[in-house]
Amino acid sequence: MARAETRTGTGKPHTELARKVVDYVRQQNLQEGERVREQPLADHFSVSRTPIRGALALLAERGLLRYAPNQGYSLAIVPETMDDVPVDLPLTEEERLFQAIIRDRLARRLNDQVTVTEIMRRYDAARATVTRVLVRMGEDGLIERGDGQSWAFGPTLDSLAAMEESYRFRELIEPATVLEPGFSVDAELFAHIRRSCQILLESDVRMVEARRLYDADAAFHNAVASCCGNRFLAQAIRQQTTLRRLSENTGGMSRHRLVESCREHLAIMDLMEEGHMQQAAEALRQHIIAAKGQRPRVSLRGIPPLASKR
Amino acid sequence: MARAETRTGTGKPHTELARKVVDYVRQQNLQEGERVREQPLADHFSVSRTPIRGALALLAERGLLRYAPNQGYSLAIVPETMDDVPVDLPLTEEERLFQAIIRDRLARRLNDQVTVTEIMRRYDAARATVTRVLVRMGEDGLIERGDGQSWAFGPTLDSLAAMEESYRFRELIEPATVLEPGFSVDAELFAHIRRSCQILLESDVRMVEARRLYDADAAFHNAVASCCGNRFLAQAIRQQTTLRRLSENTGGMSRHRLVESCREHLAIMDLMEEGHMQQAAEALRQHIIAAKGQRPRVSLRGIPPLASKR
DNA sequence: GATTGTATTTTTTTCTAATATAATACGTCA
DNA sequence: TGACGTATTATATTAGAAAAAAATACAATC
Repeated sequence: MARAETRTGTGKPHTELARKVVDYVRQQNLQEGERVREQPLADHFSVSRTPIRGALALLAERGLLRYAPNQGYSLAIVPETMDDVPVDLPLTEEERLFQAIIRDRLARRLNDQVTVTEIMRRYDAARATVTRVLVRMGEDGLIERGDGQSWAFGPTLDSLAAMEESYRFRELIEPATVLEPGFSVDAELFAHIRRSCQILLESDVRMVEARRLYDADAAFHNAVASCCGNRFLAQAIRQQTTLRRLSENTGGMSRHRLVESCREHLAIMDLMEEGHMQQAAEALRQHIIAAKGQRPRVSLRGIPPLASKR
Repeated sequence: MARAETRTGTGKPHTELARKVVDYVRQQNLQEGERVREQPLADHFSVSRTPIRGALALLAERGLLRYAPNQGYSLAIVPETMDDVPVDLPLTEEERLFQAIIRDRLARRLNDQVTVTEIMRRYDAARATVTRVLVRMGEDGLIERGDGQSWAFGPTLDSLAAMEESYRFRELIEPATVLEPGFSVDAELFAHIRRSCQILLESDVRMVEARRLYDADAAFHNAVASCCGNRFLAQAIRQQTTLRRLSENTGGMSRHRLVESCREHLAIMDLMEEGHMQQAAEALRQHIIAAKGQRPRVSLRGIPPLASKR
């Protein structure tokens, strides 16, 4: 049979980095006109200046940054407008495939086990791209390489029932984090989170991009994870956060709930900073339970399971 | 500069599978002369018969199996002798590299960030092998691909201090497993574990291969994980077990403690099967705490930190 | 009728050179 | 002097053909 080894993967490698740069710059709360220096960015992403320059050039093209010869880049727009521009950054081929696979798996359109070639054909992607995506999914614990030439989806994306278990798991570990002996508040980090929370609360909920609301939530939970002295607890929490980001693309939280969340985040951070750990832990537990209760229960009935292959 | 792209990776691909087959056959408690069929093995590993035949042929060469034309393979030796033979199976190049990297990282002979080429040169391995190993480590959460061309070690292998945190993490999640609503004992699985425990207890401790003792321990903890209804809890526990296997190669448990462990495993399984979940959970907690206490505290003093690169 | 043996097809891996990307070093401008 | 600009070097990725391995199909044997 003929080969379908086409489509050479990524659409400009700097795109990915550019997206990260935008996030980073946003966090810095720069004002219009302020300079964006190369080396600090390079350091932050542990990367050389070369790819950073690529990313910055891309952002300048998009009108986010202004460029002056021998002076480098500076912020061209007011930070508030930022939300609109970065969406123009095209998804890399890799990202596209990643999301497509997750979507199809959640909808039961993909079997428990898949092969690289199968994916290649189904999504018309290059072999290398597919491999890369599967490997990345492996890192996130979504899929595992089987013994032969098959890759087996982990339980994670099996069903929305998994969500229930995810919440139970978090209910167990997140409050425990706060009570760990090594737990200590990272004031600077908390200040950041606080600021984004407040910005969100001040703006009109219906105008805010859904992703931004979600990011704020994720940032909070990851921040708590970072503060705990136990790296395994932290890692487990982060994994859950990532997972949530992936699956809630499908049927997300209600905006109202996410805003409510922000308020709770602020309250919990207050408790932590005042040293009331026991209370903070309990509040965190309630926070997670509340999220579970509010989660819209999307049914998968109606989506036919994929006919088994053999 | 000249290239060092030599050493073409794996030494016979069936070796890995052969090892697994040995483990599987051992679990089956076959007697000398009993037939070892191909298709069931293939099904168990979700693989076609082709690689299974390769593995079996290898084991026949090693004298573990007997081969008769048109009748296939059968067990050639008494199960007790099995421990001695499989060690002859050479490690794949990949395995060798995997362990070498872990060893060196634990001993602080590798920086936080490494590049593929760096590893290639240091260990005289082929580029493809290195990539494969790093990817595998990524799946186990040991390393992450950085933004540029560097790979960054996660906190996991940072130090033996991580072990402390690992125990705390397990102390938190393993007992919780037992109390999950979905928890239900897998009788068949437990029977297996029981059997291996008893075999170990009956034999002379000093004669048993260290790895076998460790495997028994791992099997127990993984079994408990499988019985709980929560896949994330289960996944977290398994990850810890894997991690333990990797790092305790360096400074393992005392044999005495591992044997003691076996007794506790049996007791805990009793409690579970009798439905005394609360007690089982507590016993499990104590079991983990005991292990923590007994762990030999190997110091890393004396091993010089690697001079920083730049 | 279930298992093993063998042939065929499909898929994955390996190898090589070429190309693309990233790191580094050093020069130049405010 | 600290930032950006540019050239050079090192490293990683790609692509396409050959080789290896695995999956599949079916024949042969007990």
